[in-house]
Amino acid sequence: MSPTPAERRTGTGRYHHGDLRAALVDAAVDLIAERGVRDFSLAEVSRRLGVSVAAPYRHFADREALLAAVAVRALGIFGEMVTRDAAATAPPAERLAAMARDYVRFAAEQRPLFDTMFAAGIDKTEHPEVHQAEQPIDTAIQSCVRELCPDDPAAAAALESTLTATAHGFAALLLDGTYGTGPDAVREASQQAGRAALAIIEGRAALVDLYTVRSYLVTLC
Amino acid sequence: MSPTPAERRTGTGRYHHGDLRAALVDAAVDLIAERGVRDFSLAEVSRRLGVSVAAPYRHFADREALLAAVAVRALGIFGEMVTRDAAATAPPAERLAAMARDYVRFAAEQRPLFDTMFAAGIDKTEHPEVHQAEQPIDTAIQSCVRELCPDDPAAAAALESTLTATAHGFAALLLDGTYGTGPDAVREASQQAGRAALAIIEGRAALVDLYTVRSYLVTLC
DNA sequence: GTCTATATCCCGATAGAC
DNA sequence: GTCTATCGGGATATAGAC
Repeated sequence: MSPTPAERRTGTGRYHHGDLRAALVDAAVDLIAERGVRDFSLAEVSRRLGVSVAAPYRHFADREALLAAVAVRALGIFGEMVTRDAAATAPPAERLAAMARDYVRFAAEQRPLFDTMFAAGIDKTEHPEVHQAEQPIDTAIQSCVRELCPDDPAAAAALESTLTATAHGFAALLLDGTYGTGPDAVREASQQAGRAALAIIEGRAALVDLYTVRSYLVTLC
Repeated sequence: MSPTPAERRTGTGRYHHGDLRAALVDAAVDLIAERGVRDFSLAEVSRRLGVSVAAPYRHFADREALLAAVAVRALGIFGEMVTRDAAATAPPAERLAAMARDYVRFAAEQRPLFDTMFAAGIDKTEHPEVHQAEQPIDTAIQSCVRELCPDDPAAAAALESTLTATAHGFAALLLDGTYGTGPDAVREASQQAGRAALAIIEGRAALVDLYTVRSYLVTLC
């Protein structure tokens, strides 16, 4: 984009980056992909870019801030995948099942990114950008759920959180090794997550208790 | 238990523990409870016990091995809670809902232990004790599920993994801050998890696809 | 404003003395 | 079985070159 090169050497042998911030995020993604979030370090990222260990602190307050930037990028990729399935021309229940399968598959196929989103210990209170980046995914699920519960916002909310929790649970336990390792485990967990979504939709009447239903009916009067 | 004191000083000013291994696990639990798994360190545990940083390596291969021992203890406590509800005299669906609520509540109220079990990055391949310690919980859930699917092992297995994944998902997202913080968020997530269990049980017919059902019927012939 | 150089502190892990 | 000593690495903070 910019006319300045991404990296150039000055006469004194020092390096200058046209956009060190973006380069740091790129390098962080690569490093996390190679070694996992747990072994991610600012020092190693700096080393790979040929800058000093202090340089990143001009662009990110601390290690967690750079991780948050990676999480935002990861959520963008994740959201694109989910949104694609949410826009398909199929019954809402089928679309939700497809999203559940994708959720689990993404966790397995893009584990470093998934870990950065959920297992890196990022405090979303201190990094609202991350929470903000989750919005498109929430919206995609909501639009499907609302087709199933057109007249009951409380039921729609309960259904949404349950579907999300179930997909997330299958993904987390898969990465934890509960279903074993290898492609078979991924396929199995992904299929189960899809069927679980259908089962929850089928039994969704049990998601809202009588008190909630009654208080909703009261608000209608 | 042992007649030797837990700690004694020799004439040379050195310390000896009657059971340093157990003392390390105790101190690790305390430290994790105070600062979280992320800030757990062998050095700090050693300091608190008044031993050198090298001493723990006589009892644990590395930091992760001590964490695994803590995870085993945590799973024992967790399992006791779940087993209590599984043995109650109530319909199986109600017992499973109660276990789901407990699962989420335990995650919130004993977060340090829960994190040690699931968010400490322990490789269960290298630490089979941890996997072994999960057995009682699996068994408790299975005994309830089997009452609901007495004649269909495949359906029982699908129901079990779905219920576990959903409870785990609610717990993980609660700790991630998705439902906010504070006692209200915990109560809300826990109730939702209970209702989700009931909804899954209600819609469980969708958990097993036609192919699976047919192949099961074939084995009966 | 961006980066270098440097210094401090903490951690994990190992080698060898006792 | 525990100690002392030590090595390598990483996080954080500051002073100063450009």
